[in-house]
Amino acid sequence: MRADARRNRELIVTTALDLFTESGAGVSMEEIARAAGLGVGTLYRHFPDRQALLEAIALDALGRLQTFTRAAVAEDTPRWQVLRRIVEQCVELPLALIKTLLAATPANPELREMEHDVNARLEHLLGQAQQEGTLRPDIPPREIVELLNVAVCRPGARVDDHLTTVILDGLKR
Amino acid sequence: MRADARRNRELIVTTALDLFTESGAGVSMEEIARAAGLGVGTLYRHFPDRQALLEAIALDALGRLQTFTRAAVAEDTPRWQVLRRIVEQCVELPLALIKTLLAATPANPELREMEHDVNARLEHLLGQAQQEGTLRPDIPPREIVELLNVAVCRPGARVDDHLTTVILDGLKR
Amino acid sequence: MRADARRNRELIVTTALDLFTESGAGVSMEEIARAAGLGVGTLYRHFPDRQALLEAIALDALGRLQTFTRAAVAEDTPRWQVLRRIVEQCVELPLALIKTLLAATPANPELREMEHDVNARLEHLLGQAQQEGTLRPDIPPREIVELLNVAVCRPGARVDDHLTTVILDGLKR
Amino acid sequence: MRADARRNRELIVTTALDLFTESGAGVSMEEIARAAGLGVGTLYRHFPDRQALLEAIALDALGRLQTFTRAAVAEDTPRWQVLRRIVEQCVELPLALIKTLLAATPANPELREMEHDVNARLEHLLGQAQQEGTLRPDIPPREIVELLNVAVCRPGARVDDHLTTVILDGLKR
DNA sequence: GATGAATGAGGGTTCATTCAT
DNA sequence: GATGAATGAACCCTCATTCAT
Repeated sequence: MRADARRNRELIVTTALDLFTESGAGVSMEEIARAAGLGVGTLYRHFPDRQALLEAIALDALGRLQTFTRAAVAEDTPRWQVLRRIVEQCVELPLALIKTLLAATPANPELREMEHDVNARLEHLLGQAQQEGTLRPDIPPREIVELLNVAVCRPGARVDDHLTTVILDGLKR
Repeated sequence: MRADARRNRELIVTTALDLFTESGAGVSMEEIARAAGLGVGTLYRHFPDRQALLEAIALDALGRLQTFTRAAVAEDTPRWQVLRRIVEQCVELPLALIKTLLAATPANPELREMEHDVNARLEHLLGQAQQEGTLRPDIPPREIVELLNVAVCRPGARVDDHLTTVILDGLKR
Repeated sequence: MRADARRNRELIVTTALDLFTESGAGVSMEEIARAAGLGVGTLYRHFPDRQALLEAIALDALGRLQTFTRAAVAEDTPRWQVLRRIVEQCVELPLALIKTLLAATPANPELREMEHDVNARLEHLLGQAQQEGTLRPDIPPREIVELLNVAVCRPGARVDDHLTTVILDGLKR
Repeated sequence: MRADARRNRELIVTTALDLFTESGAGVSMEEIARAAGLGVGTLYRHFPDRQALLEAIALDALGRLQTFTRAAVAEDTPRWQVLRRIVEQCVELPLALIKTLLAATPANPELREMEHDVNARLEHLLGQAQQEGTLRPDIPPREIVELLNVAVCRPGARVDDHLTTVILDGLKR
């Protein structure tokens, strides 16, 4: 039963993430439940209200970003290469949705903490890349993060598509 | 009376555009009417439904983009300079909202037509810039448009902020 | 149109008062609307939420109590007679429901004010009756009010039914 | 195991009675179960539905009233004294809740039977008190019961508070 | 037997849209 | 033409009840 419940919880998060990715974050609780093959009541047993569901989804998706960011920056390879790797992996994530969800959950401290952690690590990485001499040094890391965000927050983005190429070219030294 | 009606129509579009810019495209018809100092009935006299209002707003905003794009590309100045001028002017527009509205009105042929016109002119301009030798030639104009879109569709974007600078630097030859 | 709206507002209050009197204060907004021959939306146009409706009903009913209490105490007749008159008129009112509604609207200052006004006038009246020598003097007016409340807050209470008689007899001097 | 079940049953009734007394009869089945340290399922094993639980609680509380009423009327002391004793004991009971529960279970014959039994015994007692000459004889016992009900069904009632005093004074001979 | 997860009808509320004035 | 009242579908959420474990 515990197993079933956990499976359902994950089913809900996954289903909701998919629906949100497809149709925007406006999808109704009813629709999510139906798509998951569950009753609304079950949704509400797992998540006390819509906000909680949004937070859970954000947590899940942002968690994956955090995980591979941590792994990547911990590697012992040139910083520029790490940067590319992260960009590569980012495009696998529904980053635009994540941003929307983060904007919709301003009061969740855990999310704020994760956001900050990811940003801090990225900025640290970018600082190292600037010292390494591979990254344009005249822009503060914080803004480069925003810039990369823009590069990566598009449907169908890829590391080697033109847009990302231009941005990376504009950053490379 | 005809004049009154036209004035009301414009008042509605302007008011709605402002409200949408401030508070997102979720503002209710009632709120729009109230903010315009009118009754909902009047709003519906001018626009048969919400969709029609969205289209009118999109038309209005996209129209301004189209107007100054046409003017800019018609000028007899170096293409790169024209490009910068357009970017400068774009950031004055609620471009993010325009994109949202365009995505929400996929069935309106007039909007499609304007979108296409603006894009075509921009692409033509970019092609000329590439021939002129001031614009990186290895990316198809169509994608450069998308790239500029990204540069410009941020709250508080400016031609000379870091992000736009990097992108323009990445494009300049 | 203003007339229609006012009529509907009153229709809603009346209908709700009736339904509440019949079936308790748990009747749903939908039921009230249906019983009034209106859509739910109309209810909500007149009363922003259920609480507001409850307050309006309480205001209406308590208002009638206040009106005749004021009139009665202003009369130039023996205080005991005034007291009986008030009791007589009270039993016409859905007092039990009023009490419930007052308990359910603790935050409404207007209701608190009316409640206080009515109680103050009654207590003043009772004080005069005690000085007049017709009312048992060893109980504070405040508690006699409560006592009369009890006498009168029953379905089908009458001034001359046994219960009220006993209470009045117990109070008479 | 049978003992466990009986203990659980009683635990539920007691807990529910407490919760209802504190927070009104609107407490949810889930809350009751949780407060009893049980799962809802267990609650439903003992009581097929909410109604059945209400009836069980009413039975329990009314049972205690019946028990001490029977004991009191069987005593060989002056009837007026018995009457006072009963009133004294009544105020220990959640009488207001009992009335609510009785009103909510109109179809339960056992409850009707107990109600009738208690009333009959009280009325008999009151008849004897009238013959004894200590109780006002001009009101039918049935109505005096109702009157005492009113005296006693208040939060914080006591035999010697003003309200009860007035009522008893009004009844004493 | 006990548990608590799942269910879905029902309640409060909002809002695009219609229509009487 | 303008107004704003009326409408009802749709949304979020709760809770009595059922049922798999």
